[in-house]
Amino acid sequence: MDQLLQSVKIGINEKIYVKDPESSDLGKRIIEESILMINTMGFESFTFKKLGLKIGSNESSIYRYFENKHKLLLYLTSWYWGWLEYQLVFSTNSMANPTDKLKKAIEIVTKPTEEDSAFSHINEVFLNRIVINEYSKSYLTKEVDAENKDGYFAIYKRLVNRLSVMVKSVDAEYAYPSSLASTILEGSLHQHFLKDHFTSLTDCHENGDSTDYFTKMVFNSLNINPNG
Amino acid sequence: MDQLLQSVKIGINEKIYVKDPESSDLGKRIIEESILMINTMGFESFTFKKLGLKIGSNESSIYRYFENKHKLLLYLTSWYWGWLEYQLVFSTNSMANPTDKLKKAIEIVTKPTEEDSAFSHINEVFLNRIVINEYSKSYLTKEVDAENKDGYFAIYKRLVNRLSVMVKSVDAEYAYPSSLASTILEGSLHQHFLKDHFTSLTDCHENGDSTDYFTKMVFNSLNINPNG
DNA sequence: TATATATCGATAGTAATACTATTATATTTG
DNA sequence: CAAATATAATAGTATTACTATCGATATATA
Repeated sequence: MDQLLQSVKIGINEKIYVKDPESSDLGKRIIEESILMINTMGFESFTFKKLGLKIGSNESSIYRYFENKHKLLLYLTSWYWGWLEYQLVFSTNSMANPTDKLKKAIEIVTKPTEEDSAFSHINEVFLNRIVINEYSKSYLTKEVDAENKDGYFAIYKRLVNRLSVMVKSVDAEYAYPSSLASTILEGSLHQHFLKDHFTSLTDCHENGDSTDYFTKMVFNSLNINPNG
Repeated sequence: MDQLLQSVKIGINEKIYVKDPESSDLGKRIIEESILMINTMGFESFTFKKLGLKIGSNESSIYRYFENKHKLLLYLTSWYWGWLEYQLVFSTNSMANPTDKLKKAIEIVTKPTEEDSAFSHINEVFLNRIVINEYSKSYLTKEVDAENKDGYFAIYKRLVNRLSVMVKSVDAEYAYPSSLASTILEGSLHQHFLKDHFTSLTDCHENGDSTDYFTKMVFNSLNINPNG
């Protein structure tokens, strides 16, 4: 994941922002610092006023990029899922065996996040923390249906769908490929959260445990075709 | 679940409320109406001012029962988990066979909620909707560790633990009993949410699908001892 | 019955939030 | 250099999430 990604841009639904933050220096600083701030103070305490103060800019200037902080959260999490999707596709693209492919995919989406130097203004490790702690809040709203219609969750849905397709290609008879795919993604975030705050509710304490847990769950659920 | 529960009270951590809402008529109206309001308008739009207006009482009077709306949410969701726990224990208590017991437990926690006439001021169906849409917000906060220390999530943790124990008694060798238990509870809420808002991300569309999905997931993961 | 006490309602007030609007000043670009 | 664009500065608004105080009323107790 290094040189090759240098020129890749994660494509995000243009309705999410007023002005593309990738198009200016201020925009990039908004993204860079908002990740740090939301990670440290949490989404509730985070405000555009505080962000403006931090980046030496003005509250009203930030509103020219994002309508509100909810949209900014949608942008950040969409970016994260797009980035993860890229890694998933990149890593599994060349694999012929469906079982190996699914195994690799589960590994990609459940393992702890590592920094990616290709996007210098984005700290992927912190962004992953934000997704764990705040992603649910982006869709657990009264506006979810309208925003879904507008395609605000398109990348996430595409990612779940890719996993679902991989499940099906291992076992076309399995009755719950989409549920299993969504359980892996959402469940993985949840297990990481439990590891940090409710230790007694999880057995995933070491790096790799989560991957092992979900890999076994999936393959025990499927009738694996030995011919791949 | 009828006559017998008539005198049962769901015990909730006293630190969650200022004054026990079960101890007065106003308290019960606060609980009753807040469930209806949060269900219809969502937790973000819900305020004590609006609730006061609705129940013909005063904002400041509601503050005499709950410090803030976050605490009220903790109360409501704790009540829900306590209620579910009661049903779980009640229904599985007499069962000797661990497999049957676990199967029953999964059914209880994953099936759609039905009204319980034993608690006349609480609409369990709406409360279940609230848990699906808002529960995550009660722990995805910066205060989670402090509140966890104060026992605010005790009932939920006990419920996960009960499930975990049941998993272990079916297969003592299984490496992830707690993760599996927490996945069932959290995953079940998530699948119900997807059914309503992201249809393409789940295969659970009919009543009972969710139960079947999780039951199969669990028993495929366990080495079932035929001697029970 | 008198009195203490708890309960609730009414009103007022505060700091912060989540914006919107306007104008002024840089900076870029043609 | 002029025009267009981007950003900063300032001000202002409605709402939220409270806190504080006071008076009325109901209830318990002596």
